[in-house]
Parts: sequence; structure tokens; C-alpha cells
Amino acid sequence: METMDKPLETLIVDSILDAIADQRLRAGTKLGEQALSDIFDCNRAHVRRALSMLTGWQVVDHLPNRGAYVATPTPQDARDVFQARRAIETTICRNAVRLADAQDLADLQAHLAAEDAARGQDNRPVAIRLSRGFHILLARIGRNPVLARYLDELTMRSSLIIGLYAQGHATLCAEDEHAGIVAAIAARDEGRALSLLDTHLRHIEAGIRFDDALPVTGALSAALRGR
Amino acid sequence: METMDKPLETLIVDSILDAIADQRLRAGTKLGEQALSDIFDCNRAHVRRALSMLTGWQVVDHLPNRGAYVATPTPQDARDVFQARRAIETTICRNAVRLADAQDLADLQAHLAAEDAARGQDNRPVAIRLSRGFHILLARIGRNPVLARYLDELTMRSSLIIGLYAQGHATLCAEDEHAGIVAAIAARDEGRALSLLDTHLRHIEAGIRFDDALPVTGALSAALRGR
DNA sequence: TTACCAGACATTGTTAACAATCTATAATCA
DNA sequence: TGATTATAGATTGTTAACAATGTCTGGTAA
Repeated sequence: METMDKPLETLIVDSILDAIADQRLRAGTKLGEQALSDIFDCNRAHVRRALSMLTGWQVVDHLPNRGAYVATPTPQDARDVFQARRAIETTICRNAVRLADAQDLADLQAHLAAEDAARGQDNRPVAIRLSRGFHILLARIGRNPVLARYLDELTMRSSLIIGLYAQGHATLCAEDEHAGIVAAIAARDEGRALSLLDTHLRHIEAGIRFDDALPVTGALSAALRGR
Repeated sequence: METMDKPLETLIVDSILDAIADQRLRAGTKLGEQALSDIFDCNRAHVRRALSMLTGWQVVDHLPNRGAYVATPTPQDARDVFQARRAIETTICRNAVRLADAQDLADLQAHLAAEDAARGQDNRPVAIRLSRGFHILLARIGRNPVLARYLDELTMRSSLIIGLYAQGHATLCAEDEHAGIVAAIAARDEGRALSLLDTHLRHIEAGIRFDDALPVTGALSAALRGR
């Protein structure tokens, strides 16, 4: 009889990761232990463990005696993250072209439709989540959990970077670029898929503007409660 | 006046990571909280934090109510890890070919000499460390800390895999293959460097034998004390 | 006004005691 | 003998109190 336990730390970590991915939690936000204990109605020790896990995800910086803060990527970090994404997503995409079955292709089409719908309704929060979700879905189809885990991390950091440096501009993946990649995968055209993906990632990176500064932010509980 | 603090958790984490990288700590070893507290002469809370960080490195599995264990990669994990290494080290190597300056090339030559010396003396522990160190050095020369960090993690997991599944066989990187890569980098021959690196990584992977089973192990304190 | 300092307040870090769970030993029964 | 179950010990999980550090306010003097 399985207990199907749901460790409390995992809930905290996932909530914060989701909030970062959705750009509800912005770079530089302080993650106070008391505040998080209140929000998740738990002991400070749990929060502490969760924060050290998030540090391992590289999306939280821990300053001794001063607390934990959502990481603030530098321009150099941004370049490195996007280069890493190109390296990893290239292999993921090659896997996807080879391994995608009928169900996977259907999932991709459904995802494109959902993205389209969200944009049609001007639903920005959902559009952000689906935009990231496309890359995550590709990683699942690639069937390499090691690479998928790294991509998870890199897309989190991408969210922080985009929220910091590309507020007005290319804040979302261009939808037609996603569609082109899906078409190439369905056609088993590896070369075209890889080329389109590389171009797509460079477009995202090109949308960031480092001269824009960072606005500080508050409202931790609102960012985490929301969904 | 800097305090140059050296957080205790960091010491514990680094010691265990080093022990794993050097194959002193083997897959499946139990990491008891009391045992580690004794070894590092510290509070159990520190050990607890260190273990949760190591979980983030994917080299420690945490079983609720049963403790922490050095991860035991499956054959599938092994395939995924090596594919990830090929993806990441390809980009790292491309960077290295472009960015290596005179000092970097000298460092590479010095490293090859050190590897040669260790082999000449049949100093297996040092040879293991240097074998991994070559790939880490390449990553430093590539100047992308994000990729370097992932390679750190992947080489750790490679150490566990090799210790588990390739005991007798290809337990070390072939030295001449490292030398060939260095020569290609020095000649700024990107194509040759990438090709040699890919072949090298496939050779390492080919050395693992999944039919061999895992021997359990003990001697935690000896593995960590040693150096 | 501005710079500096002292104190109160809030936050993080540390420790120990207690509770819950698991594991290994030994006794019981078929 | 072999399997099962109780019990004791060890290990992990949880909590609260206390200590150390950082931050902020208000006041003082140049």
C-alpha cells in the first residue's frame, strides 16, 4: 500500500518555481523565511530546506545572514544561459524528430492550438506559461530526463532574464516559429527542425535589451497565491 | 574588511562531491546524518542542509524516513548522462577552440604531462582525478559557467556510473585521446577537435558493461577522510 | 540639511529536546 | 525448521527556544 506522500518542501519548491516560470515572481524579490512560513503554514525549517533546494536550481541566491533572494541574472549570465539552451535543445530536438510517435505529434498540435487560443484572448499569463511549455513538451518527447531537467532550469532562468531585460519587447515566443518546428518534426526533417529551433532561440535572445534597468518588486504572497 | 566566511555546509558538500568524483564514495553508500555530524564535527542541521544541496546535484537520493544514499544510476541514466555530455561538451569545446589563449594552451599541456606522470607511477587515485580534471579544465577555458556547472554535475554522475558498471575495463580516459584534442585546439581546428571529443566520449561510454552488478560498500569515514 | 551614531526591532543562524518511523533482534507458533 | 510477530534500539523528522546578526528609526552634532 503506497503512501503517495507529498513532502511539504516539494510543494514550496514547486510553487516558487512555477511563480518564477510564470513571471509572477521577479528577479530580486526577497524570500523571507517568516513570510514563506506564513504563506505555506509550516515550520521555518521546511522553508529553509526548500530555499536551499532552490539555490541548487540556481534561481535563488542565498546571502549569509541576509536571507534568500530570487536570482538576478547578469547580462553575461543571459548569454551563457542561451548558449546552453542552444546546446541542449539541439540534442533534445534531434531526439524528438527521431522518437515522436503519433500521440506526441497530436500533443504538439494541441499545444499549438492552446497557444493560439491564449493569444487570441490576450491572456498574457497563460500565454507565458504555454510559451515555456512548448519547450518543455519538446524535451519530454525527446525522452532524456537528464536534458529535460537542465532545460527546466534554463527556461526558469530565461523567464527571469526576460522579465528583467525584455519587458516591452519579445516577451513571448513567436507562435509561428513554434508551428514551423512542429511541422519539421512531423515531416521528420531533422535539418530543418534544428535550423528553425536555433533561429527561434536566437530571436528570443535578440529581444533582450541590457540597457533597461531592473525594477524592484514586492507582493510575495500575491505572486505565490495567484495561479 | 571581508570575513571570507567558509560556510560549513559548503565544506560538507564539497568533501562529498570530491569523494564521489574520485570514486572513493561509491553508488549506494548510506549517508547517515549522525555519521556525517561526527565526521565533520557539526550539528545535524548542517548535515541536513548539505544533503538537500547534494540532492540538487542529483548525486544523492533522499528516501523519506529512510535516509540519504549516494545515487545509483540506472543503465538508462547512463545513456542519458553521456548523451548530455556530448551535447554540452561539444559547445564547450567549440568555445575552447575559439577562446583559448597562450596561458590556456600551456595549462592544457601541463595537464597532459601530469596525467602522463600519474599513469607512469600507476597512481590510480590521482589518475582518476586528473582524467576528470581534463574535461573540467576544458570547460573553464570555454568560459561559460553555466555549461561548466552542468559538466561538473555530469562528470560526477559519470564517476558513479563508471564505478558501478566499468570496474575492470575502461575506468580511465585514454590519455592519447586527450592529447589529440589538445593538439586540435592548439591548431584551431574546430572540426577535428569536435570529432575527436565525440569519439572520446563514445569510447568512455562503450567501456561500461551493464551486466556487471553493483557491489555494496561501507567505510564512509575512510572515504571522506582520505584525500 | 547632512552625516553620523545609538538603540530598538526584525530576521537569520544554532542548538537541543522530543516525536515518529524504520530496522534488527529475539521470541512464538505452526 | 521456517515464518511471523513483538520488542528494543537506532535513525530520521519536527518543533520551539535562544543567540547572533542585520536593518531601520530617531536623535544629535557639525
